[in-house]
Order: sequence, then structure tokens, then C-alpha cells
Amino acid sequence: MRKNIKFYGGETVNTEKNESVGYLVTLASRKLLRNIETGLKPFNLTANQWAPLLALANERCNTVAGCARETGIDNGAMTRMLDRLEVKGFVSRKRSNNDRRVVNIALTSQGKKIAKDIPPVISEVLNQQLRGFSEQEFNLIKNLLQRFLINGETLAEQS
Amino acid sequence: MRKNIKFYGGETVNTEKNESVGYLVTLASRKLLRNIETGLKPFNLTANQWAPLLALANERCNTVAGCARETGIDNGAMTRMLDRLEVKGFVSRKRSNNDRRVVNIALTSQGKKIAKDIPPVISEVLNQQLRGFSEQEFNLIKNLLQRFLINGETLAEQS
DNA sequence: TGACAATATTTGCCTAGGCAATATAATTAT
DNA sequence: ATAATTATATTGCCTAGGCAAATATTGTCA
Repeated sequence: MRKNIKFYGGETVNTEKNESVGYLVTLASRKLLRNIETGLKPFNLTANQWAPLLALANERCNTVAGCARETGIDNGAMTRMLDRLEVKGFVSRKRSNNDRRVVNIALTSQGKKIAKDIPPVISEVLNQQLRGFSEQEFNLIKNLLQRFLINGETLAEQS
Repeated sequence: MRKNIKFYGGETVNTEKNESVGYLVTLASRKLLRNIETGLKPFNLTANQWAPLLALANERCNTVAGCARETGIDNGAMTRMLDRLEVKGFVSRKRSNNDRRVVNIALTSQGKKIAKDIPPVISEVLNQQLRGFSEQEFNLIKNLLQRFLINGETLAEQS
């Protein structure tokens, strides 16, 4: 097996924040969130509310736990997220008859409508933040982030 | 000027979440935060509390507004962050005499100590999430994230 | 000097996620 | 069949960030 490189620590300490992948990935994520938020304001949607709405529209989930898994957040957080989306009239809840533990989530007609309207807004922001990227660089950043994420997941499972 | 590529939207719609840079950067950031959090638990520090502590230790800031700028978060959020760090005994506040508006922030002796103990923990997590990366890929991910972030900042300034 | 603008800090009101505990229901093993 | 385990949803308590308003102080300009 190839030896892993020790990028940080020891003699290679670097206090330049722009040289820290941790700093960069955190800030990049925050900035993206705020930009999407700005674009979604006219639709009465926040940036985070968009993810479960998309998952529901694509039929990748139809329960609380399912949507939580699909969007990578906590079950409790998803319950509250759906509270907010329900108040806004985008989703509806209905206790399942097959399995009385589960609550089935569905998009309302308004939810379906908005799920169609929003993708162009998200795309526009992403394209803007990717401007100057070549096709190759676009594929690279996805590949590198995927690996960074998977490494992080296996690390979390060990502890 | 070279034309920017339209990576998302139009006919290139892709509902695969792992193909969305937005999804990937968000999840990568969250996972990293949780892994650092796990490593810092024995030190009575959360992942987010680490950033201002490091900025103070490196003398990149010594006021509320300064630390907020340096870590890229809101002033109000920084006030509350410093509340928590003060309760834990890592920082101290002192109203400035030169300018009665500003509050000078300093690390306590305990804060200085911990600021030295923590870097290895952060480094270890980052190295783990970067395992399998070549030196070249390490530089690439930093470069791509820097550009993604800068593009996002200029976008935010326009609106 | 006095009005006005700019800056620093704090606070209130939001959204938002993680963890742990709880209640309920379904599944599995004995 | 009963007990133990597992899964689902919810809730409470915590940290945490953004935005806007309020307050205090400083600097500027007429």
C-alpha cells in the first residue's frame, strides 16, 4: 500500500489560513450557502430548505428518516426542517398505515411547483462560483471532494 | 476573455447529488467539522471554537470585529462565541482605553496552553481526510477551493 | 460647536445541526 | 409467545451563524 503523505503537522506547520483545506472547505461552503440564500429569497425559501425539497421531488425519499439520510443530516433536525416546510405549505405529513412508526412526507402542489422553479437559481449560483474552471477542473474538484468526504466518513465510523 | 462553461442547468441537469459541487462541498465541510469535534472533545473545545483561538494565538486579531473578520463570521456571532470561550476560561475581555468602543480580547494562560496542544489534533484529522492524495492533488484541491471561494465572494459583493 | 456619518459591540429574533432521551411500533431471536 | 433488539419520529438542550436594531463612541465637516 502506498504511504499517505503527512500534509499537516510536524515541521510542515503552516499558519496561513488560505493554505488549510479545512478553512477553505468551511468558508467555501458558507459562502455558497449565503449566495444561494440570496437567490432564493424571492421564493420564500432558505438555502438549506432546498435540499429536502429536491430529494422529495426526485422521489429519493418519502419519510423523515429517509430524507434525513438522503440529505446527510440528523433525524431530529429533519423533523424540525419539515415543520418549517409544512408551515410554508410546501410539504404535507401523513402517518403511514403499513407501518405506524413512519410518517409519509409528500410535496404539496405548491411544493411541486417550486421544486421546478428553483433549479435554475441554484445552477446559476454554482456556475458563477465555478467560473474560470475548465471541464477538467470541474471534474477534478468533484473527484477530490468525493474522496475527502469518503475519507471523512470512514474516519467517523472507526470511532 | 474566455467564455465560462455552463456546468449546471439547461440540458445538463443532473439530479445525482454526488455530481453537485454544492452538495459535495457542504457535506465535506460538515463531516470535517464533526471529525474535528470528536478529536477536540477531551480538550473541552468544539470545532468552531478552535478558529478564533488560533487567530488570537497567531496575533491575527485582538478585538471582536477583528476576530470576526479573520474567521469570516458575523460580528454578533463572534460576540457570542467569545462569551462561550470566556466562560470556559480561554479568553479575557478588556475595554480599550484608547478607543472606548473596542473591547480587547486576549488569551488567558489556559487559552495559550490549549492553543499549543490542539494543532496536532486538527492536523491528524486533515491528514486522515486527505489520505490517498498526492502532493499535486493536495495543491489542486486548495487551488480549486480558493477560486471557488473568491468567485463566491465577488458574486456576493455585486448584489 | 453641533449635526452627521462611521465604527464597535451587543442583543433579539430567526434558521439550523448534533446528541441524547423518550414513546411507539416492528422485527428478530430465544 | 415472550423478550430483546431495532427502527421511526419527536422533543429538549446545546452550539452556531446571519440579519437588523439599539447603544456608545469616535471622527468629520459645515
